[in-house]
Amino acid sequence: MFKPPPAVKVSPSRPMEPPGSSLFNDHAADKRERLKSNVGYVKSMISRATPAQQAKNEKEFNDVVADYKTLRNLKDYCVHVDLDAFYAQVECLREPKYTRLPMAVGGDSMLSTANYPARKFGVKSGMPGFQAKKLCPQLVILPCDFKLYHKASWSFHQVLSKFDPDVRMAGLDEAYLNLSNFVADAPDGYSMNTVAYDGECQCNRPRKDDITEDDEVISSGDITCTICGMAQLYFNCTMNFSPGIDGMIRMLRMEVAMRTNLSCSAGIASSYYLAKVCSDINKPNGQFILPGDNDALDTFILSSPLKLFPGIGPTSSNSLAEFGIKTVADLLNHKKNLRFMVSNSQYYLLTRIVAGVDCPPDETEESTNETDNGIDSGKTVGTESTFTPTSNQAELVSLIRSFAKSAIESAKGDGVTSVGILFVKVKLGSYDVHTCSQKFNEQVPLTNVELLQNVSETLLTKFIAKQGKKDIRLLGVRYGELGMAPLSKVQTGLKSFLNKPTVGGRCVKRRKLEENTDPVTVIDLE
DNA sequence: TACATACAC
DNA sequence: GATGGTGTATGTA
Repeated sequence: MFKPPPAVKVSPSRPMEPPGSSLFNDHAADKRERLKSNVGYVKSMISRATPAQQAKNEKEFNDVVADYKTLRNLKDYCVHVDLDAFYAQVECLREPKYTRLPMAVGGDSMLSTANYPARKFGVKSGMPGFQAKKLCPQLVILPCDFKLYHKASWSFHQVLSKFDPDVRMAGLDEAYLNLSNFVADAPDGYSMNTVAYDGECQCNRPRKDDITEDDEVISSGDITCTICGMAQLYFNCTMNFSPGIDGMIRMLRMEVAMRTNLSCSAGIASSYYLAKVCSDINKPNGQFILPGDNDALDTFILSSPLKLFPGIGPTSSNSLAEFGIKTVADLLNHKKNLRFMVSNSQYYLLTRIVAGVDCPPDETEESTNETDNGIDSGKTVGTESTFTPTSNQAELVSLIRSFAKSAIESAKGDGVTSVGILFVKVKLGSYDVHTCSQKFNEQVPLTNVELLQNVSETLLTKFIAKQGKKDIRLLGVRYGELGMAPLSKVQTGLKSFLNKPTVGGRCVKRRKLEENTDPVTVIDLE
């Protein structure tokens, strides 16, 4: 294992960025070493590749990309909508003072999200809270309140489903819509009566800055906000939206703003995949349209860094960077060696990125892996938890038994009645992760708590016996090959949320004022 | 089948 | 001083 040489004290003041020797950093360093060594190995392979091989690779790449490009549907309007700094924004509705102060949601060990004032300090989601506090000592960290976020998400979904009844939520704060059929039917555009806000008070949306030259302010005034007690200016106005997709999406975002008091960003493109990339570009409170035009697509894609594309995470991104590949354009310069550098599935992901198309639709549309006997082999459900590292076996056994139990409870909540396989996950103090599993000869009913606990314990003790006495910092239990209760019992009617396909209820073809409709938030803050 | 790695949110 | 939890997909042997 790589160990840095002992630090030498040269100056009385600490250097700004101590590399910090810790098990976590050691683990990260190990990982970097492994990555580099693998890259070195691949480079040596490439140096021995024959020109014929490389020519073949290049042809394959071109053919696959050309093939994928035939799947471009340039006329489609795929839309990705994403609430900005979602948890933080919702917390600001409850406690408006945080709109201007650096604040994050999460815990000391991990932040789920940070508001924009905090981001100015370099605070980011995924960062441990204690590190964020070093960057920004005045940072306020609030605990997650998922009940509240679910309420906000529900309101968000309600607005979106008026624009596309088949809207697909991807988590609480983002959604995909298809507006391909919508845009043409309003030659004069749309208009909407609303109230925009300004002033000290930050409780309400849309904001005055959201008003454009196309809009008309009917009247205005100032009051004291009943929520935060600060000065609030209001502008009764008619917002007018241009007839194309741009206006439609601005209208959608304004409707989200008035119904939830939350800002969101949107990306519009000819594929969902690209729409998702686009929604980040003008975040927060903005939108970006990638025109449905082959040249525009190619230009956009080629200039984009690979790490912006979903599926290219830190590992792939760093690995490719070692080969000198940072953007899609770089990728094209390495066509002939790509096959050596990435796995088969990554290869096809990369070719799809170049082509700018979505995954081909799933053959088994809308279906689970559920078989006739009600076993869903694909899904898993489990519980895991991190604690102060310990090697005390009695403690560990007690923990794994309690996790086995809570995983049962969580499975029950998902309508599971029996399990066919059990996984135990162990993370050592060194951050190395291991899993052990036990497949059962027949389905074990969730009522058999003792058995599932015993098996979990056995897997753990066997693992410890094999590894020797080491500190453990995380344990988890997960069940697979789930036997499901009959669907009618479980289905809580998510599908029934989808409303009628009316285009934005109150959003009508361009015509003048009705009366002022209430801009009241639909999020009930208690 | 059993385990490890990568990724999204 | 200290770096998350849940679930899916995929690679390898």
